Amino acid sequence: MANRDVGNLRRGPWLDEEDERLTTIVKALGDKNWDALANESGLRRSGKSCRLRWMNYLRPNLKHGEITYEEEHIILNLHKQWGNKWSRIAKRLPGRTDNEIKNYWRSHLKKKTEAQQGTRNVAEQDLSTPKCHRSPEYIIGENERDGVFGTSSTEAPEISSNMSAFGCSSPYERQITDWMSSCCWLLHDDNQLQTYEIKQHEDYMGMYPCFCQPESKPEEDMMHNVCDLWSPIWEMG
DNA sequence: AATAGAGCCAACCGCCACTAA
DNA sequence: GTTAGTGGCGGTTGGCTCTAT
Repeated sequence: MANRDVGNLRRGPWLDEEDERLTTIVKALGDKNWDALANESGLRRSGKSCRLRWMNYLRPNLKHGEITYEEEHIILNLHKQWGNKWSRIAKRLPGRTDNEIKNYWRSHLKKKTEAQQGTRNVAEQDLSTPKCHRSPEYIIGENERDGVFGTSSTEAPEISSNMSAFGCSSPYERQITDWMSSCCWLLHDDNQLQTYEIKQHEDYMGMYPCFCQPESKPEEDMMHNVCDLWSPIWEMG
């Protein structure tokens, strides 16, 4: 415990002067040992408060703008897999803080997903069953699978009961298609149901999803957006 | 123009895990 | 093994802003 008069500590919104002082002291001493840093700074703030201010507002390379469409879909996807693991989700969104994502979820996405949950079953009944395209390119080794999904039960996503609807047999394909079905559901937002296929991509463990009709070729920029959206999942493990 | 309610977000709180002594 | 100090995380709160009436 730092030897400070807790009752004398300032609380509430930070002033510009305090921000400047904190920034200066962090640049000088580094962003460790926050209690000592708070003492050294002369700020009447707790180390914890200093750390929070730095992490959520002052830290370099933070994004302060609106959450983008792609970021929103990453949040939706990862929250579906991990639940309220905000810091973990934030690690997949460079420049965003766990607090920001948490607030965004509560104010923008929670109601939306709850509403979608109610209509999901109805919408899924209207989805034409996508084909699971098989080719030698989809055959990957055990190590590669582990690299994508992880091998522990905590890392692996739930396997849904509707896997047979996709005509896939291997566990790897089942997991892929299960995630894909989740993504299809997310796309219901603008009332444009889309099917998908899985294609080879050298940057993403040999595979990536395409939001397109299975037999059509997606636009190049669409492919990039999809890769960005799914990159956190490819990096899991 | 005034007011109430809703929404948003920065900041705080309490708990837990980790580490060093 | 125990304890104190610290950092990190998720939940909650309070105040400000916006919108509808």
